[in-house]
Amino acid sequence: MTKPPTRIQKRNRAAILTAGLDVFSQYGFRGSTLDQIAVAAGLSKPNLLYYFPSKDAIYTALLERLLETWLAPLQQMNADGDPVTEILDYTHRKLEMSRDYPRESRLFANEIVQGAPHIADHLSGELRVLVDEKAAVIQGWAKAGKIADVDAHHLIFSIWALTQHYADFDVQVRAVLNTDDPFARAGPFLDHAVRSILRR
Amino acid sequence: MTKPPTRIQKRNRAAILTAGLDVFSQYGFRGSTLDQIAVAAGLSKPNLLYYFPSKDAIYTALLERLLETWLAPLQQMNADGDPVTEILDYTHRKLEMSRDYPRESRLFANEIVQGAPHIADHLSGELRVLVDEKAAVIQGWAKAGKIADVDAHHLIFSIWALTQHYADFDVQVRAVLNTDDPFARAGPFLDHAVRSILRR
DNA sequence: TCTTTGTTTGACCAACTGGTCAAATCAACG
DNA sequence: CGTTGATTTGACCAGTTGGTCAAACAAAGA
Repeated sequence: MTKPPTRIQKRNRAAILTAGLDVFSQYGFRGSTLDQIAVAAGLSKPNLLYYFPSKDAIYTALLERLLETWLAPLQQMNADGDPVTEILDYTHRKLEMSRDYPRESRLFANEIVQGAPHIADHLSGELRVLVDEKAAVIQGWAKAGKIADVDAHHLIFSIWALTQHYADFDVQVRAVLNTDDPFARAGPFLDHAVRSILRR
Repeated sequence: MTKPPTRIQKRNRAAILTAGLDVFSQYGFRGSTLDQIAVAAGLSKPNLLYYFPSKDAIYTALLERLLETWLAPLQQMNADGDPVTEILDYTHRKLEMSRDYPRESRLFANEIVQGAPHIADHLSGELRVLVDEKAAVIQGWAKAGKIADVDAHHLIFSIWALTQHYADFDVQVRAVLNTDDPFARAGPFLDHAVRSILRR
């Protein structure tokens, strides 16, 4: 039987995960060091390793905890709702996540661009199952003529691409736009874009 | 006066850049080692540093050489052509680059996700100038009623996002689709998507 | 051929890396 | 208070890192 975490354990584990998110999302797994994370968490390196057995453990703990958060918006998509509304709402939720959780987005981006060595199983497992399920729903809407006859999988990819771009390529977007709030115009644009794609 | 490169210099410099592209695009700058690159190039590590003064020099040489290739498709967009055709052709060229040069795409993705520390100047310089120029052209088309009244900058971003997604997130796309050629269906889908967005 | 210039390498270095460990310190509870 | 278990740390380690350097080796022209 495992003992319940103490007050200090809760606080420090949380601090480490927050620090890990900061560092890993900026430098990727191999580019990040335990020292960086320790400093960001306000702990010594050996103390870090008292709470997590290894660098890898911090990283995978982060990734797996985030995977739920990441899949939630798609899970909310309701087969019984109005097709266009459901897909647009999903798009908005994803864009909100890019705005409110850019570090999480970049953590995944880093991981996947580099070949997803730590979460390959999750991609062809949980993720694939969920996407297939929702793609079937969308395909149903398309066959019923409620939206344009688009490839549902690629529609989902396109929503990912369009929304996550604003978090993952934030530096580029800001460099080109010279705006302090790129999301202001992104929202209406994406609304128009997705609406257009779905229009029969 | 600088001397012209010898035959051996040409061969080895090219080998190093190819090897660097392989390694850097997979692991990012900090995640890559000179040993990895040396092995991939078929040279010893000191020999590598005979041709390039540092790891950083190899990386930035790669990035700057690639920047031209990367901007070329957008430069080709012709203000005097048919708006829809020009934008669709641009989309196709970008998707082709994702298919034919995925390592280059991932190299940039890695760099930009991690905050573009090596090419920040290029982003707010050359890139921004080019994008502003082409955005003005697109804005002109929109004002003239030749395409839908979309935000030109975000239209360009969306084309980047949609096309580069297939190179940068290749692992994820393949894991979900279970296809050996994700680009087969991506082409028609993107055609429909961009065409829809532009439709008045 | 000899010489000059270009090329390659083994040995080496200091800094940094993830990780260990015993000892010191602290918190909580009876 | 005293004791027990949780927490923290300094010192340390072996492996890796980017980079140096002198010496060995090849190429090419005179």
